Order: sequence, then C-alpha cells, then structure tokens
Amino acid sequence: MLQVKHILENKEQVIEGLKKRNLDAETLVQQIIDLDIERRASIAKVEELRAEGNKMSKEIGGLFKEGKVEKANAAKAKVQEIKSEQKALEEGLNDIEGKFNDLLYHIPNVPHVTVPAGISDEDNEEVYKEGIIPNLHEGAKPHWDIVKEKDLVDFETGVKITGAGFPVYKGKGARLQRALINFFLDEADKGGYAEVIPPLLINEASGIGTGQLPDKEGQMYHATSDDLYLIPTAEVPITNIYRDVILNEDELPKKNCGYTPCFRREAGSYGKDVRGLNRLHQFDKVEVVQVVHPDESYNVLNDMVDHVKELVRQLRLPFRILRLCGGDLGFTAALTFDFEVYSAAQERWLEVSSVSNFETYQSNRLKLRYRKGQDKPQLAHTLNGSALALPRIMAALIENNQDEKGNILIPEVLHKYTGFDRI
RNA sequence: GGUGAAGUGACAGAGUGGCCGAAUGUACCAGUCUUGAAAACUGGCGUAGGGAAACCUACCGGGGGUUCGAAUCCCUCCUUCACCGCCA
Repeated sequence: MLQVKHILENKEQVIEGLKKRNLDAETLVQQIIDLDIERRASIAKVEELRAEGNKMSKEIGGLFKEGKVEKANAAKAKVQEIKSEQKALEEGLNDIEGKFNDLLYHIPNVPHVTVPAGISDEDNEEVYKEGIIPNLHEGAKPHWDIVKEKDLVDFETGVKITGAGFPVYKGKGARLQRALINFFLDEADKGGYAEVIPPLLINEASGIGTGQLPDKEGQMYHATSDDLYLIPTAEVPITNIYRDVILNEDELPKKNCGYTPCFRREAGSYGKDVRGLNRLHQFDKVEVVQVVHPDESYNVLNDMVDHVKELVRQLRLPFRILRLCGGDLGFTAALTFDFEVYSAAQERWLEVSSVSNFETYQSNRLKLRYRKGQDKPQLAHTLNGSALALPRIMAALIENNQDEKGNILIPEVLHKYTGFDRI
C-alpha cells in the first residue's frame, strides 16, 4: 500500500497519478488525510492516559511496600477510573484505525509518470515489436485441434478429473511442457536468479503482503478448512520470503526465480477467449523476482524486460511489448510491460508475460526493508516478471510451427530438453 | 493424530507479578592504546507509533483474559523439539 507519509506530502501528485487509472481519488485521499489527523489526536490522548495510569501503577507498588495500604487503595480506585476512560478512547481509536487502514488498502499504486492514460487493454502502448508473423499454409489449424489430433493435451479427461480449465498434458505434450520449464529455469539461472521451489499454498498474511488480499480474494482458490490459498502466481510465495526482513544494503539486489503451477479461479471471465490453452485455471509458469534498491528499480525493470525478450526471441516467436495504460495496470504495480506473442492460426496476440515494478507498494505491506550502515531501515523496491507463462507459449509454438505435412517443428533451443525436434 | 517440553534482542542465554525494553556473553559500530593489526579498555548498539522538542507509547511466538500493575499467572491458536502412532 501507499505510505501515509507519501500521501500527505504529495497529495496532488497522488490524486493526479491515480486519474490515469480513471480513479477520482480526491475524496478518498482527503478522507485519509482527515482520518490521519483524527488518528493522531486520538493516539496522543490514549497514550497520555496510558502514561498516567502506568505512572500511578508504579507508585502503588511503592505505597504497598511502605505499608500505606489506604493510600494505595485510593490510588487503585483512581487508576481504575483512568482505565475505563482509556478503554473508551481506545475503542474510538480502533474504529478510526480500522477505517483508516481499510481506505489505505483500497488505494492502488500510483502509476509511474510514463504510464499512459487509458481505459482498457486497447489503450496500451506498444513500445517494441520483433519477429516475422508466419504465413501459415492453407488448412493450418488452431492449437486446440492439433493437440487433440496428436494427443498432446487432453481437455476432456481434465474435465472429468477436476473441471474445465485443468487439462492433462500427455506424451510429447507433457515433455514439451517440461522442456520449456527447464529451458526457462536454466536461462534464469544464467541471469543470476537463484532458484527456489516455494510452497503452493499460502496463508493470509502472505496474500496481504503482495497485494492479492484483500482486493483479489475471489481470484484465488481458498482451502477454507485450513484457511490457505492456492497461489495464483509464484510471485506470492517468493516475494513473501522477504516479508518482515531487514536486509543490509550490500545484500541487494536479491534475485530469485522459481517454477510453480499457478491457480486462478478466473471468476467473471467465462466464455472470454477460453478455448484450448488460452485461459486455464491451472497453468505452469517460471517467475523471476527481484528486491532492489529504490534508485535501481527502473534500471532493473529494463533488465528484466530484456531477460524476457531474450527468452521469446530464442523461441523464435514473433512478439510485441506493451506498456500498460492506467486502466489496465494491476492494482499493486507502478509500471508494467506485457509481452504478447503472435499465435498465427488464431491470428491474435496472446499475453505470455507481465513484468512489473511495484516500487514500495508491496514492501510497505511486507515490511521489507534494507539498511545502509547504521541508518534507519528504508523500504526496498520489489519487481517481478513471468519468464514465462507456459500454455500460451505452447499454443503459439504449436500453431506457428506447423508445416504442410502436419509436423510441429520444435525450436532449436529446446531440442536438448525435448529429445525430439518435431512432433 | 496422541503425549510431553519449549518459544525472550543479530546469535547464545538470564529473568516466574512492580526496581524489566529486558542482566550477561558473543557479534557489530565509534574511540583510546599501537608503526599497523590483534588484545585490552571506554562508549554505543532493536523495531514501530506519537511529539517541534524534552520525552512518551507499544512490542519478550500470535490473539484474548486476570490484575492498580504481566516476559512472568490463565485461556486459545501457531511453531519447534522429543517420544508414540500412521505414512510418501
């Protein structure tokens, strides 16, 4: 969440920035500022009373020792009075803080200055494009037909086992999936990212830390009997490694990568581009995460974009990079670049990666800080990116690389992982 | 899952109702000494909130309770360790 101090000191800038999200935050920000004033006044009062009570309690100890029982009992009565007054004030303070935090949790991150205004994904700004869009032969098929014919992905059996959106990958399809995971992990390793295998279930505190809770509760699968959530992305468990951590400045940057399945309820997106591998409830992804010095985060964002660019390039997929507009930007992000690959038979662009800088929005919730020498701890910046999400990569590979004879040609970089060069 | 023990600052480790935000040691930082280093000595050394400041408040695994007063007593949850049971 945003830092209260930042809101107070940059009120106009915050309101202006949020306008790019089509959010008129004027009232909201003013409410926060007003509540903050109320809050401080209330804290001052409560603490004053508390100090007085503490002081008297100490004195009572002395009085008893001296045997002045009568005086002590009088003081006890007085303290009891103070306590009941204090209790009433504390309840008031709790109310104020509850409201205050609620408002704070529901303010999204302020977009970076370079974020274009806009309503939807149609307003995203294309900043880069590379690769040749393949000219498919007559009779080329969409991937959902191909995977069925070649028995690479079995959607029906997935429906039987679990439900829609939980496919079974089979044979060479499974092998290709595993090959991509290994390729992405090896590349991340080369990029200096230390691999982790995190838990796939997270607790509430972790969900709050990275911003999935309370805002996106409905997008996660919730195991209610244990109050745990299935991860929607490895970002959550990996970034939460650093929750409540104070790093030394020289430990930055922290770079981690990890492969995990991701689980998303996709509530509200039924019937929208859901064919085949385009949108699933469970999918595989390799994620890269960095914790960096605030001065470095935008350089690092570019590095991460370059890393992803290199992955797609090596897979020989035509791609473009979009700078997300305010309307499409995620709740917690300050700046996001999306990668889309072209899936030639569907004749459409598919999002395969999202690379974001969260600045201090997550670290403020996570209490993730770094310390320079003996100075006070400062909030670090967090970033993450998909590198990459698998199913749509697979869809594009299958569609773009089909030849007239019905072969799917596997990109060369994957051969050593697949053990075959075509399907 | 059962039984028992335990969770205190970066770490180790005291503290069983007021003198405890917390002894002591180690580590760390600054200084003295030294040609330099080590050793020794002196001082400093948690986080957060409030306040212009002095200073005040909160935090001893989490939450709740008893009490004028809780690290200390009670309840509950979590975690760790040991043993038993079950099991990839």
